[in-house]
Amino acid sequence: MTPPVATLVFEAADYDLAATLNSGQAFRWRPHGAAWAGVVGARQVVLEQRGEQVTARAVEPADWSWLKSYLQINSDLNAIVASFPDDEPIRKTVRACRGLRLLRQDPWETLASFILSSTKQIVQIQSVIDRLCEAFGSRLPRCDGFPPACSFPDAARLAAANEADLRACKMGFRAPFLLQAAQAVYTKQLDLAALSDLPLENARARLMELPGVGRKIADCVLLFSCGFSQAFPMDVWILRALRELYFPGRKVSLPELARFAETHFGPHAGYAQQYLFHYMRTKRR
DNA sequence: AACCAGGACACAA
DNA sequence: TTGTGTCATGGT
Repeated sequence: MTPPVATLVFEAADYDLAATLNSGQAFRWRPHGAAWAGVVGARQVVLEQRGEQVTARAVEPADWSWLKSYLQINSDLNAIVASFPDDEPIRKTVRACRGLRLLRQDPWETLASFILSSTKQIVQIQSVIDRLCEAFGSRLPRCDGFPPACSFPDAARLAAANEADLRACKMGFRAPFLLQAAQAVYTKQLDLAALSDLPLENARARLMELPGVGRKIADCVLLFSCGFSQAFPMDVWILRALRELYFPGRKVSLPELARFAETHFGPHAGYAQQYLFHYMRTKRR
């Protein structure tokens, strides 16, 4: 007895679904032909874009507000891009990544995922998270003929796990960090839902109290799940982007680049960061 | 087969 | 305040 699958078709002008789902901000989307299959909350979701329309399929949704929030289809991309500094690197990256959006993801899943991301390639992060969901998540009803999927394990489930079982998912030295984060969230020592109401600096400081969470991972959580569009994650790709696009031929230290990024990109710096990141990752095949 | 990956951290200078 | 070695694992 398979549960009913509902379909929603919505307008998505200036929305590049593939770039959005495949730009290293979320790790659970996989292409299936022209469609993308993934998991949002406790549902398997299949998305497919045709022109300026996106078709969504999911099992038994009472409404679709959760998906519209996740995809941020109502965000004003023109206003965001207009807030960027008017310089050639930005013009070039925006031209190359037109329609790229930031998602609004679940804070716990985002925190856990980026704890697992440190010094790993995106394909490796994806596979670690797959193993984690397979081992600790719960099996979800299948959507049409797509492969079965598991939910992302909640903090309570991982707080009850032991380090050896986590290490079996191939996360290496990150296992104790994930475990302690799960325990902090489960015991409500850290209230992720409250972060979005704090000033950016305070929210960031809360996250950085966790072992294994420094400035970069904290900023990923703030940007991808808490709505802080000024948060600016600085990873190796962004360092390369800044050096190559803004300081070519000069040797510029990391703290110097951090100070530059802090002031140069404006109120939606994190959005600009995602454009730089995706541009650098995709420009040469 | 080396080199590197959406880093954090302790430690040295 | 800024630079360096270490951690675990597998893709390219």
